[in-house]
Amino acid sequence: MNQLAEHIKSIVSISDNKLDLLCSKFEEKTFAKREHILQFKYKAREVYFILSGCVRTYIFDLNGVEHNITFSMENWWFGDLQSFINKSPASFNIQALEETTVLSISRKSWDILLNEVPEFVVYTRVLFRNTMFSHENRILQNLSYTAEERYRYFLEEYPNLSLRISQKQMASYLGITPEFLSMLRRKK
Amino acid sequence: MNQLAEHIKSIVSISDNKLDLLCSKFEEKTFAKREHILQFKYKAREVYFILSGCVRTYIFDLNGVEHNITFSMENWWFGDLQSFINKSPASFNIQALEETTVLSISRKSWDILLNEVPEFVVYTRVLFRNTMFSHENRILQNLSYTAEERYRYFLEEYPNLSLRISQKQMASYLGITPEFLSMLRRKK
DNA sequence: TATATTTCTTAAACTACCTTAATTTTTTTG
DNA sequence: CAAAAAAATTAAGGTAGTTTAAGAAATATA
Repeated sequence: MNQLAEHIKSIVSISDNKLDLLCSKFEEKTFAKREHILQFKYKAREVYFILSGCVRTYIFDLNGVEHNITFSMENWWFGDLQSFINKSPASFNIQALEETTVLSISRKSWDILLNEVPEFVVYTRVLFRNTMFSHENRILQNLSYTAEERYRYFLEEYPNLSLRISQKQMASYLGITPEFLSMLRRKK
Repeated sequence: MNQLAEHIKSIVSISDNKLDLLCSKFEEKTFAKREHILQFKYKAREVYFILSGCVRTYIFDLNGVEHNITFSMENWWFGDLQSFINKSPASFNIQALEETTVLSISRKSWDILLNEVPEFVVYTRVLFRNTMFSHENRILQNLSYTAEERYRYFLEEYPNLSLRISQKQMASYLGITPEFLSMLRRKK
């Protein structure tokens, strides 16, 4: 039984038959370190579940500066859902930070599963909700805390992630410059 | 036909019978200006659709400072979904900024509708998705833009809202002090 | 209508975080 | 394994936004 099946079963109860049908709609793909999985303005034709590796989702602001929106790793979903669902051009870039193996699903298969597997509807509803909640927490944090507090919180909340990504990437997520992050780290 | 029915019909196609069943689960309530609709740490037993008025959703940070997460007005939903769905203590406070009339729905009725009215499942999925997208945009803005840029954007994006709320409330949403907002406004 | 309360403005001193630029360390690639 | 490229560090000077405090304007309440 694969990782995706395990993940689904941890959220909804579902028969093994349906789980097999569900998993058959996914395709395994591997991306090289630094490879782009999605580029800004292209349509997101797939969303992904990570089997191994780590990716970042980022944007360019009006001054051409990159900002990391989120990192994703093993057993997390990622993709530009807005683009995938609305068939609109992507707002995000997504890049592999390590060699990354995923299970991908196309929009067509996604719709089939939503129509034919009620458990998938429940599963994705939970996924969306969790994403929403983590976004709420992030907004709240950006409003409430200083860069240093956000840095300390990041270390606590994502201890393994903070060992895998570069400080440059972490700084971009925290909304500060790498130089300032370096200074914060020296302090203690 | 009421505003909620209109709103639902603008998102999913649904028979008038089902729409009547759906609307029968809601209860109309009115809150006075400044009245609290939900308090931090209490359970959110309802979520709300606004018929008239305006509310703010806010938190206190560790230093006891208030931060507005969002404003809601006519034909918008609000509530602490995290608390409502997970039956956990609320993270948010919600307060009426004007006299506000809402349609409220209890968790029990919510579950009944999800089970009995497939169109309600679709409708709420769209609502959640839109909330998620607007959260993404907010995170992105906080990372990318200066206070002044965020202020200008707010005026453009929510022109009527910016006339209805006080500058103090707007500053709290933008993540700056009222004094600094006042200074930005003088500049032009 | 008067009084109390809250909001808004202004300004000066202060701080968190940025910019630039040079140096060192680490990682990647041929 | 050497050369090149990318990431991390350090430090000096700068700026966006805060703090404090006081007065003016607007709003709420008796």
